[in-house]
Order: sequence, then structure tokens, then C-alpha cells
Amino acid sequence: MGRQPCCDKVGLKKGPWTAEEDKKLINFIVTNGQCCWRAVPKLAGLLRCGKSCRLRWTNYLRPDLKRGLLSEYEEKMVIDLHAQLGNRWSKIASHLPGRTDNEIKNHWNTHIKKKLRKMGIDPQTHKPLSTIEQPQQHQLEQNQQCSLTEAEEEDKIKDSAETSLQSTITDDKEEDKSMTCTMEIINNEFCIDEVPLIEPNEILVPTSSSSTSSSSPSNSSDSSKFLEDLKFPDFDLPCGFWDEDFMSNWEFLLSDDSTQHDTKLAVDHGHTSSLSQCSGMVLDQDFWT
DNA sequence: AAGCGGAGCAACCGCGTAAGT
DNA sequence: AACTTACGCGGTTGCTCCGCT
Repeated sequence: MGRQPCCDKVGLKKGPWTAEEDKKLINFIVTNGQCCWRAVPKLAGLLRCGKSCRLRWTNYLRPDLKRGLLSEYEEKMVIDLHAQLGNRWSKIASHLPGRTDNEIKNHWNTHIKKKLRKMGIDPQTHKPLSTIEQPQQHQLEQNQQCSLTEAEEEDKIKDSAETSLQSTITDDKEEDKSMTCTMEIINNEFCIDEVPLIEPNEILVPTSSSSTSSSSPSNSSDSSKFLEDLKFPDFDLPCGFWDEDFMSNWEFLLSDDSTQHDTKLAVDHGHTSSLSQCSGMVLDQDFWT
């Protein structure tokens, strides 16, 4: 079956996002919520494909994102979850509020891999490097892959991941057995037993798309006029939804002074904290409607 | 000061699949 | 049931920054 490209690539912009584009995307999503990514660029007045918009929003502009390096605890969680889930970054990310799959993937590839190797642990199998012979290692990888592809196992693993972070990994499954030694080694370094539980209500619920918003334009042909009316600071925000710190952060991003904007700047200049604070909040879906 | 190389990270690409018709 | 469409995911790329020579 032929698959059409996600968007007409001709004339679409690629590469780093500008402050102006961020502004447009934020304005649009704050007002309309996340829905129909394919339509977002057109309605928001962006020369990007929907995919690019979604990525920019989920990986960078979302208000509930934490920025900055992963804490030791988060890092430990990533290692733990990776041992159980493999390279399923989005699943791993779902256990780390405010972190994106992309961020975790990058952190894994640039930091954690090295760290584990330094500790003598194979990052793929989570077994000590010295004890693994090549053929065995290969089989281990295959076994892990195999077991992870089964839906039944996945549910078990998911449940396990949610609980084992605070306790020990059950050893009633072969793959768990194979990880035991790894975990022992890691535990020496990270002491996961002391980390607090993550409560379900601490898991952020990213804004849902049920919000074909009531405030959305009556039809798309009015979208350009509609967008003119979007001025972020004028939005009625639920009381206490975003603290002043956070608002100033986004205002920073949206301000006209940020033409040279590289959102990294915001992070580098101490705006991280407000973003991080947001991660503790559960987004109210009503807000988006 | 300039050049080089590695590290880090944002963004892109292509595939799998759920949802819709 | 067959097909289409859009979304989400994971792998990869390429740009920027920074430290070293």
C-alpha cells in the first residue's frame, strides 16, 4: 500500500526552530490544544510539517518539561527501566515525569552508556562485560528482544517497572535472573532502595487532544485572522496553574526581545527552575478547552 | 588566534501500527 | 476485510559548542 508523505515537503522549512515559530506554535496549541498535527502548521501559520510541530512541542515547548541534566535518581530509573524494557524510550520516558523519550535516548547514548561501560557493565545486556562472551552476548540480546516483543510480557514488565524501582526486581523470570547481577552492581553505585516512590498523580498527563476547542476558529479559512487575536500573555489561565516564574519563562520565550532566541538560552540563564517546577503539576485538561 | 575533534543535543527520517472509512 | 491516513516511536544525522593543541 502506498504511503503518502506526511506532508508536502516542497516549501517547508527544516532545521532549527526560530523564536517566531515557537511563538506561533505555542500560541496555537495553548489556545486549541493538541489535535490534528497535520493541520497545525497551516492553522498556526507555520511552514513546517505537522510531524516537526509535534516534535518541537513534545520535546521542547511543552510546559511540563523538565530541563537540564537528569538527576542521579532519574538516571538510575532510566538504567533500571532500560534493563527491563530495552530501547523503548517512550515507555521509559513515561515513568519519568517531565522527560521526553528523545531526551532520555540522548542522555543514554551520551552519558549512561559510557558510565555503565566504565563500571564494567554492558549497556545493552546490563551484564558485566568481562563475563560475557560474544556468542552468549548475542543470544542474550536476542532473548531480551524476543521476550520484550510479547504483549503479555510487556504488561508484566510494565507493572514490574512501576514497582521494582522501589523494591527489588522479581526473579521469577529468566530475564530477570539475568539482570540480577547487573542490578547488584548498579545498586552499589546508586542505592535505589532509598529513592522515594513516584505517586501516580505525579505522573504528568500531557494535554490530551479531546480539545477540539470551543475557542477554535469557526473554520480554517479564518485562521489567519484568528491567529492575529492570539496574544499569549492575555490568555485566561486557571488560577495557580502556572506560577510567576514559569510565566516569565514563557514570556521570555515569547517576548519580542528573543529574536535571537535559542531556547537553550532560556535554560542556560536560569530559567530552568521554573520549567522544572512545572513538572510537578498535573495539567488540567479543561485548561486547553 | 586558529584549527581540529569530540561531546551533546535538537531535529529529521522512515517504519510500524492504530484508527478511520 | 481491505485500504488509507495520521500519529508515535526509535534510529540516525548534522549542527553547535567547547576544550585542547
